[in-house]
Amino acid sequence: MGEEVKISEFEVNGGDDEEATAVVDDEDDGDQRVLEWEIGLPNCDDLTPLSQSLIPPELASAFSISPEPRRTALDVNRASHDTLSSLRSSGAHFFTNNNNKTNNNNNLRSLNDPMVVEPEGDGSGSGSGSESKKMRKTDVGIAEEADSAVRTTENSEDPSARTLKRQRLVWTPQLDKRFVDVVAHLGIKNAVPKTIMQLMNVEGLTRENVASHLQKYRLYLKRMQGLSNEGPSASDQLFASTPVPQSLHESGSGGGGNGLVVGGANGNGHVGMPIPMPSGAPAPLVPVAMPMYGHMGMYQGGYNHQQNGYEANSYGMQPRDWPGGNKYGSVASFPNHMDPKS
DNA sequence: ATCTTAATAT
DNA sequence: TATATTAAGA
Repeated sequence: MGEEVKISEFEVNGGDDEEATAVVDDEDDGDQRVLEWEIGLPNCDDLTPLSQSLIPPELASAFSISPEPRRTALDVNRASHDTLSSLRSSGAHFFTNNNNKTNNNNNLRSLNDPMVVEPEGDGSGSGSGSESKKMRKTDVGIAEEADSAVRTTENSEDPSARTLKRQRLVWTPQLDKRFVDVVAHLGIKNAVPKTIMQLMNVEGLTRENVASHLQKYRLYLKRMQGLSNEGPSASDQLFASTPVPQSLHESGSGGGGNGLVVGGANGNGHVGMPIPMPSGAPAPLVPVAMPMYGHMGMYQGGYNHQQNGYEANSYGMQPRDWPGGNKYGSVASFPNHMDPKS
């Protein structure tokens, strides 16, 4: 007990987006546990529904075959677990952030939109009892989510509980890619935590999560700029002017009605839209995968995300379209509208 | 009100 | 190490 497996949507080829995988790790008394849910596993919808008999009724009756027992979520889960094992030995990836220097990359891609990041339902806590998270939708037109996907296990805690303490979110390459894509598409100017969070449309993601990551990400970009051409090993080709379609311009509020729906996270239908990408712009897309912002080292060698047609290779992100210069060190001067004063 | 940054905590 | 949390300034 204790192992929870989650399944995500799986598309054999149709997806233009990819990913899924999130890890939540628990850490309260010092012990750490890592839960991972696999990606790329067929979803019940894609596979023959286990809830249905594989044998046509007529046939069944003709041969006096007794109907199979109902499949419960647990069964499904178990079944997927098996599949998992297969995939594992098959080469599907897995990560843990331990001393795993040598990383791999995989080509298996799938899944579409609504990613889910779940908090561990554990309440061992001292104090702290009030936490209100308010989901407010701004003009971005984000679809409302509510379903927290199936958490199948013996544990049945209401996922809707926003009162739970979220565990450390692990920015998996998939999640990160999502993040990067969104940031790229927003343009540095609009890439602020709230918006990013909304566009990412990842359930469970908080503004804090994004803010924190963003901070690190910027740090990383800055570092990259500094090294733009020098390096011990020589592998800096990080130059690629990414026009970043700044078609996303909202004046703070009051717009209303743009076509920026990332996808319906509502438990159904497949939302199949990677990123908002307004207008059929060339989509400079900033695919890419970098060694997680820390330092070069995590995914050394670089793994490639290969999206449906986008080669994820040259890093295509250059913070160079700042409104007034390019320097972040102390509040990039904004066009100045909202007065910082009260 | 939210963002940004640095410092610090887990 | 990665991520969270907080404080202070804008």
